[in-house]
Amino acid sequence: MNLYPRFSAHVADALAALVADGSLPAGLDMTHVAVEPPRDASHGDLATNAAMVLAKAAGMKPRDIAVMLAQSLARLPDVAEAEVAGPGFLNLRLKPDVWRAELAAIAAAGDDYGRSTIGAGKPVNVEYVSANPTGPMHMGHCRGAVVGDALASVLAFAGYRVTKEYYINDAGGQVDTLARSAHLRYREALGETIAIPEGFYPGDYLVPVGAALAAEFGDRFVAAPEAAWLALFRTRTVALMMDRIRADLALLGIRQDVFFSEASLGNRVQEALDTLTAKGLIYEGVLEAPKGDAAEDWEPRPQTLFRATQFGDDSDRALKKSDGSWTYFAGDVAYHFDKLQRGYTALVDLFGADHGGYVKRMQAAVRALSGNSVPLDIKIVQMVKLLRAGEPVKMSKRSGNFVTLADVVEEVGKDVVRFIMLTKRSDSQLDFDFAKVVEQSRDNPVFYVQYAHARIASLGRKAAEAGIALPAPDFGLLDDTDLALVKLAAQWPRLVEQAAEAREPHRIAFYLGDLAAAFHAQWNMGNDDAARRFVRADAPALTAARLALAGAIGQVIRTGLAVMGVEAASELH
RNA sequence: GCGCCCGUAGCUCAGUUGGAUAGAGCGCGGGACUUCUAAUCCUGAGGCCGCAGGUUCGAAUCCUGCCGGGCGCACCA
Repeated sequence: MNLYPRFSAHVADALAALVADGSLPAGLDMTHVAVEPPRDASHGDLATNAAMVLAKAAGMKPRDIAVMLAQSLARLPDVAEAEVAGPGFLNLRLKPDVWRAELAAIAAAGDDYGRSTIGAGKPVNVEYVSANPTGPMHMGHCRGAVVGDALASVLAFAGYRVTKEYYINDAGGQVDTLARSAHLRYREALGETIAIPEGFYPGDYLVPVGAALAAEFGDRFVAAPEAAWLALFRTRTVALMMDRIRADLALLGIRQDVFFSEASLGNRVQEALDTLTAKGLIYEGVLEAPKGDAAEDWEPRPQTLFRATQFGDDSDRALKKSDGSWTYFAGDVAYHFDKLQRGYTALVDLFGADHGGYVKRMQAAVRALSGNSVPLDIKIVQMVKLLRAGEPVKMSKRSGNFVTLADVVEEVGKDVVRFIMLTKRSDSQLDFDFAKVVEQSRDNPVFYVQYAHARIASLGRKAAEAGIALPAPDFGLLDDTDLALVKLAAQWPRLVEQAAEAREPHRIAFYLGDLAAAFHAQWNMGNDDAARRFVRADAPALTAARLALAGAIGQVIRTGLAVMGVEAASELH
């Protein structure tokens, strides 16, 4: 068991013993008792708020409880000191051997250090990207793709059974437009000179699609009426675009498990609606006029509506358009109904910033369909501002002139893109400066972490070059300064669980930055004091121990990067 | 008008789900290269955590109301 859960259990046992011998009243609510590393290292290695949390219900002074708890915990063999501080904190200082043992545990666990079982194998669905299949991936999609993928990865590392999913919006009018645009390119491929009218997709990426269609069908549909080819071209073009998108995602190292087609829903939309109808949540009605600016052409129309307001939404939501066809929302309701039927215990969707207004209705739908038993967590992923040496990169979607994901990955590399996308909370805007992200300096977090790992990787080579014969490492040779690194590394398992529970993969990037900083600091101590160097020709045994220590730190960095989908570099150029 | 997100050092941002004296990078001042790569490190200054109330042992964190910024507001996807 990892360090922190182990001591949580010790604290719980000690409290239970105090209850058993009558020192504390029975029936106390222990749910808010926390055992954490204190912010300030001078307060020791672990702190618990138990005394303060329980004082009121127990009718006792916090410090009195803390003192009893301290006496109990001080008897544990791993505890060097238990001290009551402040308003009633109990600070524990652990014996150095605890950290030596943790270092051994890191080395023994290897890549699996930090892997958690809190997920208990529960099935979780993470839906991300879901870009419309009307063009290649551009930078607008990139952040959601990386954040979603890293989140899925953290959840898997924390013990959930994760399905990575992509919802293909292949059913609306825009896909017809795509098919018509592809038909133009198809004619072009067969030798016609074409003009692309307003409202069609103008991008060059449809040229190879047209060529593929020409190769498959010859001139059969050149002069044919639209009805003869539209459905066929739609299917073929979407399939080709999805190939392209999958290839783009592969450039980022992303491979999703399920690609769910909106068009494939068919009569399942009606089934979802029937389910809601059975719950009395569907009615024919007329919505109130929206209050915003977009109300000019509004007129009251009776529609099929879902009682989203019963589940926290601001308005009931239309499931059918005024012409009787399904709304996009209706399809999405059916899609989420399908996810629920597949038995997930939690759903996560990643939305772009412009879909913020869609969150409540989707959550309302899932609440209604699941009887409030399956949470739908929606993460809003904010925009990325592309910069080049501080200047905004101009792009216009209308002219088809946007920065594609493939271009960016080609320019700066997959690892840089992935790491940078995780250097901020996903719900706030992010600057991506082409110049800065490849800079080799302290203020480039990718470089900084990679550099720490490369330094660690260099130590083994250095020791070999110096001809030092390394005995088996004896961690007893490591002092408190050395062990400070272990304390930080020991927080990795906790961090994994927190990042998974909060669904915030960016925390890993920050943690790795901290860990790298601690290592760089340690490294530089060797400049002032040669005795602190990792490799010391005059002390092979100590060198062996320090190399094992550095190796463990490198191990945690490598594991953390792997969860982020980033490869650790052993050398930098 | 309504809803959602955000407001923390000059700038860009963290903040362990309510804990102790609010942290880091950049920038600014001072310092460390005869080196295990100084691509780094050490150190100093810099804060009414937007404002005002509330909840409690304890609030940057939760609640309410303002102020300021962003996004979204039938029948597009």
